Formats: sequence, structure tokens, C-alpha cells
Amino acid sequence: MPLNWVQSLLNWYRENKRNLPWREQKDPYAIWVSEIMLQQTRVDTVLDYYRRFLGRFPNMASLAEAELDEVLKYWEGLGYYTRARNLHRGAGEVMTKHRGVFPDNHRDVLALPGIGEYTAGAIMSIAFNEPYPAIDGNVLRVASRLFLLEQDIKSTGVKKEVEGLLKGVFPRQECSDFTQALMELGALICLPTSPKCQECPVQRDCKAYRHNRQQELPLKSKSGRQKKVQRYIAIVQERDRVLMGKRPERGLLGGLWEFPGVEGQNMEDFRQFKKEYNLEVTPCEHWIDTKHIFSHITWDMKVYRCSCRPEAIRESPLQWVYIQELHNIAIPTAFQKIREKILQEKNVSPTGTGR
DNA sequence: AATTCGGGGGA
DNA sequence: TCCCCAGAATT
Repeated sequence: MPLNWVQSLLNWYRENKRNLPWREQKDPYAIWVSEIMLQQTRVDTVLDYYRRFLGRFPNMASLAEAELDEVLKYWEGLGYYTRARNLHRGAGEVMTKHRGVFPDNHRDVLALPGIGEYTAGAIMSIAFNEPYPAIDGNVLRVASRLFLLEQDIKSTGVKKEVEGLLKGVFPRQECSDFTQALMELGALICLPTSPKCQECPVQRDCKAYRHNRQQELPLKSKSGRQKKVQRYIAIVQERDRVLMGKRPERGLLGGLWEFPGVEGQNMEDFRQFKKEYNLEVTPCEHWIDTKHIFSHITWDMKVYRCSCRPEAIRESPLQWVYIQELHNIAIPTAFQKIREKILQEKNVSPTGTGR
């Protein structure tokens, strides 16, 4: 009697799984951190962040006691910064509501901030070995081919269908490996384009392969186009300090530091500084241009060295930041080039930065 | 149900 | 260029 596809998949996983740092133990805290980092983020990108983060915040208490700004600094460049905020807040909730012990039931796990259906399922199955499916992009792609699901995989109906199908076949003693095996198959074999069906452990059970339609699946609705926005940025320096602002907690790049700037069509929009920052600046020297591409927006940034009246700064929400401190605050990738140039200039000509 | 939210890698 | 990635929260 041939093995069913679940056993075949499990056998393949145990032979071929990658050695990843979050697979070296079953600590729910460490699994939690890894799952949050891996949301919409590739494994290769996460590896270094994960090691540094766990080195600094090795357990729930250390994370809960840390300052949010330091957590954001460790998240700098990783994107989706709400994840870091929710991770920090979640650690606080575990300390106060669960006596510092990560909850081991689905309801309480799902209630933590930043944890949705996928992450709750991942933690319950991987860390606690319980039969809760974790349906991510990989699993949806694998399932759409394995079961020949011909609807948009982003629809809630397909997710519910996959959830039901997986719950029906969960190997009760091997939930942890099963969840990870499905994702590993999607990451290594059942690729978005040109899947490696010849190496696939469940080829025999794959409906899409049987009908030679694996290239057509999964079906997915198209995403919108990206907008282009010009952004004028003012670099205001005096001696060894530079003017910066902290972005609001909510919204794009929430809670991170930025060089003051406004969106606009032309130079005249520098006047908007008065509205947005309660600050008047006089653009004087065009410094550099830089570009940053987000998922849906492209920032074309025109950067000017500026000056302003000292009293205007006191009335603005902006703050002077020592240039040395630029290393210690969280600045989004969009502004890294500007930061580097300021640091470079400071190091190269320590006496000649004044005008 | 549709948008928002980062950033990087690959076709 | 566009899509994709161990998605969640908001509207």
C-alpha cells in the first residue's frame, strides 16, 4: 500500500528541510519572533535580523522591559514596522495577562496583537504540536495545485476551503512537522513559476500535475499600480547636530525618525513646512536627489541644505539630533542614503561643514 | 472586500 | 517592470 500524500510529504521534509535558527528549539517565544519577522519577508532577509534580535531580547521579559525605540532600532530596514510595535506590546501583555508565560491555547494566542489566523496556527502547530493549519502564501499555492483550486487564492472562500481540507488530514502526532513541511514544499519545490514537479514528493497526488496545469495555478487577482510622489527634504544642520522629526506612531514608517520634508510638485511647496512642521526654511543649496520605491508608492526625493530661524525650531515638533546619534535611532531605508552622506561628510571634513 | 503597510530578490 | 514573499489591521 503506497503512502498517502501527508506521509510522503513528512518523509520528504525530514530528509530535505533547511537548517534554520528557529528550528533549533520549540521555545514559543522564539517561534513567535520568527513568525512575525517572516510575515511577507523572505527567509534570507530575516536570518541576520533574527539572530541579532534574539541576542538582544532572548526572552519575553527582556523584550517587555525594553524601550520601544530600541526594539524599532533592531527592526530598522526590515519594514512593516507595526510588527515591531505589536511584538513589543504583545510581550507586555504576556507579562501582565499570562504571568510571563506564552499562552498555549489558540484563543489567547490569536488575541495577541499582530497575531492573525496564520500566525496563530503556525505557533499552535509548530511550538505546541496541535492541529491548527497555518495558511500562508506558500500553502495557498501548494493547495491550489494539489487540489486544483481554480478560484482567486486571495478570496476568503479559498482560504476557508484550504483550512477545512488541511484540518481533515492533520497528522495528530506530527503537527509541527506537517505545517513546516507544507511551507517548505512551497519554498523549495512548488515554486511560483516553474515548479520542480520532477522532485516533488506529492507529485503522484497532485491534481494540477495530473492535468498538466501546474503552470496556470494559482489564480490571483492583479494588484494596483504604484504612484509617484515628489518629496522635498530639508537638511538643517548647525555644528554637530541635524534637525529631525519622529513620524507619528500610526501610518507609513510609524514611529521612525526622518529628515523633515513635504510632498509637493515644485519648490513653492517648501512653504508647506509652515503648515506641517510649524517651521520656516529657506532652501539654499541643492544637495542630492535620491529615490525610494515602496510597494505602492515611489518617492522621488529632492534634498536641499536649508537654514531657518532659531525661534522657528522651538515652535516646531522637530528636534536637534547629534550626528553621532544617527547610529542609535531607527531611520527607514528610504533615508539611509541621506544619513550616510551626512555621516560621511562629518567624518571626511570634521572642521569644514559650516557655511 | 479592498487598502494600507517595507523592502528586497528574481523573472 | 511586475510579482512574490511563513500577513495583520484598518476602513
